[in-house]
Amino acid sequence: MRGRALAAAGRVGSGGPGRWRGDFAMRASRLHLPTLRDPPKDGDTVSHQLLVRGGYIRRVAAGIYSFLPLGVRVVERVKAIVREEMNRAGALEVFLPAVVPAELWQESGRWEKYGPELLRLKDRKNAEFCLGPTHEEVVVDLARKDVRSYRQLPLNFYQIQTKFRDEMRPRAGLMRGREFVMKDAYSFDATVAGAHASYRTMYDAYVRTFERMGLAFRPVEADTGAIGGSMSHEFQVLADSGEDALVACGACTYAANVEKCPSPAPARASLPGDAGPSAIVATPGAKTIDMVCAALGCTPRQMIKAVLYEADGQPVAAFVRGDREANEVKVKAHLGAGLVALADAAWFAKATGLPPGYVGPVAADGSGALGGNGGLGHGGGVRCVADAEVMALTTAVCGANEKQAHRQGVVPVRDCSGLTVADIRMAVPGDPCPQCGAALRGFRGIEVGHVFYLGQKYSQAMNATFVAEDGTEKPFEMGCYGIGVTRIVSAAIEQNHDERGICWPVGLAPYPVVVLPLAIDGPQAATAEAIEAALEARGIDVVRDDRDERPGVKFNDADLVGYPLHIVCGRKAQDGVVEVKIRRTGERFETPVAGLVDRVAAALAAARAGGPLHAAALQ
RNA sequence: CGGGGCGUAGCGCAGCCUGGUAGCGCACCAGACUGGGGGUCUGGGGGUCGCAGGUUCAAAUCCUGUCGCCCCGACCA
Repeated sequence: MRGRALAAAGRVGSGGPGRWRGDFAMRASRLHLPTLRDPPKDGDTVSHQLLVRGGYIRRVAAGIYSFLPLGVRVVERVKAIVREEMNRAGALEVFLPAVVPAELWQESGRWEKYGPELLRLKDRKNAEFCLGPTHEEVVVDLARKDVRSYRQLPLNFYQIQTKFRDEMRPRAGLMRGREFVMKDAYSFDATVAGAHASYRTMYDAYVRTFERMGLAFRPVEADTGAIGGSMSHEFQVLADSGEDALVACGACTYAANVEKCPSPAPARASLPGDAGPSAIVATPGAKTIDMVCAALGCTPRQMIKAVLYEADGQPVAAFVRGDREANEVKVKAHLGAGLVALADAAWFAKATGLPPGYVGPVAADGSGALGGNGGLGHGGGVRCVADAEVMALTTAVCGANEKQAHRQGVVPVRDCSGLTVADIRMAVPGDPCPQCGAALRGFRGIEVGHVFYLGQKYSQAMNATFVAEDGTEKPFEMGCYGIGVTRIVSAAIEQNHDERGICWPVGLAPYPVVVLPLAIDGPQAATAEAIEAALEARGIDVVRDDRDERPGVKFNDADLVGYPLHIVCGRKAQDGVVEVKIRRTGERFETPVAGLVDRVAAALAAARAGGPLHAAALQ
């Protein structure tokens, strides 16, 4: 097919990687482009609705989608850019199995640890397998089989694969599906310094990758999570609809996930000489911070909020100021616990004898300081941790550890002693930048990439070693690096759409140009065909909307599908003049057909690096 | 996994409360007109009413169970 079309056009194809050329799909009537006028019922995320309405994807099951021809093209655009940048960075493409034998996961210990997100299967012999949600095990196995010496290092293997994670709740279309396409890379180095260099190389490659895609993004410092390790950055596409809360400094380059961003420790309040003892007051029915404030005439800032956790099966009470949010990641890090989750209220009550909703850092008998061993609950068995801000309060209101009651006039530095103090709150916009002190600004983001320094976690567990320069056997120093290919498709739309439809960045558009003949015969159609052929000959992917539809239908479909550049062949086509519209800006102007293809080629080439299409270059 | 909601034509929905010939808009097919932002008219085709039981002379409608899906939350290398 390809060869035939190229021959017919009498030229040699020169499409870059990831491009198809020369098939017959560029006529809209042959493109299978089932656009929908009404938004689908399945989900209300903008990008998902536009992908379905624009004829890119169809839902098959929860979190599982089919890609239509146009959808495939966008995915391939993403893959092509990712491949080029990975290859440029010296990574080597491999292709690992989607179905992975259980033994490998048992070896790393994750068969037990990973939980129900890991979709497990059995074959006909009853042997166990899983659908790979990530591929550390497989790639470590690959490396340990063939890499014996430091002389073979460093190595970086990557693949573009369909992953499966049996998410508890798939949502938002491609953004958080169960089946999704991901690029994952794994670096192997002989030394920590080498691993850091590999990390840096990947980081830089990611910056280039997302720039070329025309996305507004920010690399942010991220939590290293269960995996441990010391270095991790997320690449976040900035979008109000994003799931992740970020803070970034306006003055320097610092940016972080709010979970990761350290908060400053304010000075402890000094003990006021004239403070009276705290007292318990009845606050019937006051379940929320706001209700307590209304009842007692205080502000959330003056309150101490208890957040109850279950950490490795043990009850933990975390105290933060009433206007703050507890940061589970920091709590977990502080406790050094393996599993931390918000506690079930009934479980907590049963385990501690304390009334959830009325828990405070001062023992129920009101005698003042807590006992040595944490103090709270029967037997004093509840571990307590307070945010540093709590100890900076001069007086405060907190739960009384009695039902329907709070304690007023609490002086934390005096009354709270059986607890540890740490930074456990969520960072918020306005906090000082940990690097330069300027005020942080808040953003929301969609995580499209993640780079991670792993160290020896997997190589050690799986006994993947090489012989080092000094003759000793050492585990590989590793890093892993993911890019959510299909998620990018969604994220790009979240960031690039308007009320009419998608506004693809040139680098990601399924076709950068659409030609719209407003009549299906006569000079308008002839001009459109000529422009299509000329663009095609220049290696530019183009759709010609040859359908016998009214102009309004074609305009609306073109806007919905989101071709970056529209060439309209209307009445003036017979005089050699067409109209060009830039989808994103809505700019429109008439321009002579003569030389148009050159101008289009130049404008697209300029925009392909990630920049905008400029009207001036097209006129 | 907790809370809420929805399953009726390809898509979006009404009908259900109060049981009695399964409907509307868009899309689709044929024809005519029309032709710069989802146009008009005429005539058509298309439905196991999610599934399984039950009640009833009769069930889309009432009852029980079950499956699927969406939203909020919890969770997320």
